[in-house]
Amino acid sequence: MEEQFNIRLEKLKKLGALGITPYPYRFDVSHRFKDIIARYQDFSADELKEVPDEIRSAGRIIAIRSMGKSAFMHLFDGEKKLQIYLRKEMVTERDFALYHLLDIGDIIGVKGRIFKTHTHELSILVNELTFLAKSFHPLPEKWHGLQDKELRFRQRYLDLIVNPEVKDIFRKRSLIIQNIRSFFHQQGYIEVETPMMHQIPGGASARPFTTHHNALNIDLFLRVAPELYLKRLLVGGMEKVFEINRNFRNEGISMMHNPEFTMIEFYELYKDFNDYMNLTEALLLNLNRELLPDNTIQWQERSISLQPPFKRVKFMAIIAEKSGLALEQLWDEAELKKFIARQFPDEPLPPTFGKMLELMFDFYVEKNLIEPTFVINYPKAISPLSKMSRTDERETERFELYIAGMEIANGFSELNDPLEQRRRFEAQLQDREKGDDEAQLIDNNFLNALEYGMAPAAGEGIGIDRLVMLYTGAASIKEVILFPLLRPRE
RNA sequence: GGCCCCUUAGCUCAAUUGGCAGAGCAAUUGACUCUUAAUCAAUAGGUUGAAGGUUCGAUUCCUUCAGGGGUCACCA
Repeated sequence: MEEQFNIRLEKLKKLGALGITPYPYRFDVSHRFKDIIARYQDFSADELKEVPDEIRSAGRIIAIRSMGKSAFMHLFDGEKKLQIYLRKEMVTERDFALYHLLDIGDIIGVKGRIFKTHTHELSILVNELTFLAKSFHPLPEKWHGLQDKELRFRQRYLDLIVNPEVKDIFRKRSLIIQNIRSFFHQQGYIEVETPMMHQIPGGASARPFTTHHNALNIDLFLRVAPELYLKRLLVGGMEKVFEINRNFRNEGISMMHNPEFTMIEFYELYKDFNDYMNLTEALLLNLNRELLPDNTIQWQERSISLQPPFKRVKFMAIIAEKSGLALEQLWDEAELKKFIARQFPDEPLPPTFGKMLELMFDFYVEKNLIEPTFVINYPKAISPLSKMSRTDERETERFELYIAGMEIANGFSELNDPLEQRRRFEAQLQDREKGDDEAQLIDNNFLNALEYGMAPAAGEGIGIDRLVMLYTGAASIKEVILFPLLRPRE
């Protein structure tokens, strides 16, 4: 509100009359609040009286309880909160005048001794007060916090000030990424960065964002996946590579989808999809050791064990089982078409065989895959970059890992036959002509790379945001992305 | 994109059948030197998301729009 802004602005101006700089340059902090708590929490009130240590610390005022010639305040330093106690007789007149100009939300530095109150709360008895920054806006209310989801995401800084548990989610996100990164470094992988702007969007079935480069006067696409560039590196003989970075897909927003999201993709020469299912289990086990001592996550009122090994089911077999449609009929496009027309009379018939299979999988299978499950042997029709199965030429050596009804990982034995890859791209082009606007485009530059010979290899992508959702119990992807995309206001 | 719900003070929320728009916190003024959702006294704060309609009268009923949430569909 403008009135409160002006009142606080007036207070800021009054600081000048006291000879106080409203925006000083630095403040020496001897202890963060968590250090103070760790070091002094176990002392008794009497023992603390013998401790002469002078503490310098700083934080944002989140509560003021004033009693005339003395006051208690709670400060929050972004991690922990701590009480401070100010007495008129303990500070200079100037500092006491400064105290009268403070508001909730202001940031101050304090110097003083540690003591415990009669109610045994660890506190700082202030003998010097330093003004560090003014808040011109009142903070959200103190014990309900900030509930409005929209405001929380639009003004994430307020969310972080008022709802401390939010910071735990992002601390955990950081730990997860650090853990995964060091896992791959330990395995001898090289971390690389490939282009975010592509001339031909590829590596995943998705619609891209478009942009334009002025000097070259060319349209470019934000990448939907780094896959085709990482495989160029395999051709070049980089034996083990991974990339952690953003992908951009021009699609709807939901509890599980943000238009930009973070993926890790990793590739290794001379391996196949079996090796990578094992590697995925090892990766999660490693993560569990650090973040999930009992290997169990809490997911919406139920607990899910992330203890490998994980169940493996075949894509077509599980659809057949859950839908009741016989396996042979599922493979038969005409039969499948009839079945879908009967089961989903209100929906437009998917334009391609692949899209029909995806519909079947999404409707009958996906949401029921709560326990970690590898779905394996995806059909060729929806896997244009995976190598054909050794046992059934209609299938590929591709797996996806599902946990809590979400697709978490997608990996396969990489298709390295350039002639077959060209045929797959051409089949995608036909799907596109049938109306599948997510079908992939022919990337001749990539095919040219394959024509130089790429050794057998495995590759995989893991959605980091969703993994963080699992490990933090967040129900929405917006909770694990600091600034999720929202429609602009005004 | 379809359907359902929500939008009231800076924040969290009330408001009976359609009858004077309220509380707590935050703010302002005053009292108070161990409080912690501090307490006590007083004050101020609103075009009830926007536009239109029905009505003597609309926060309340209707229509449209905007934003948000949920859900279904597509993608990871």
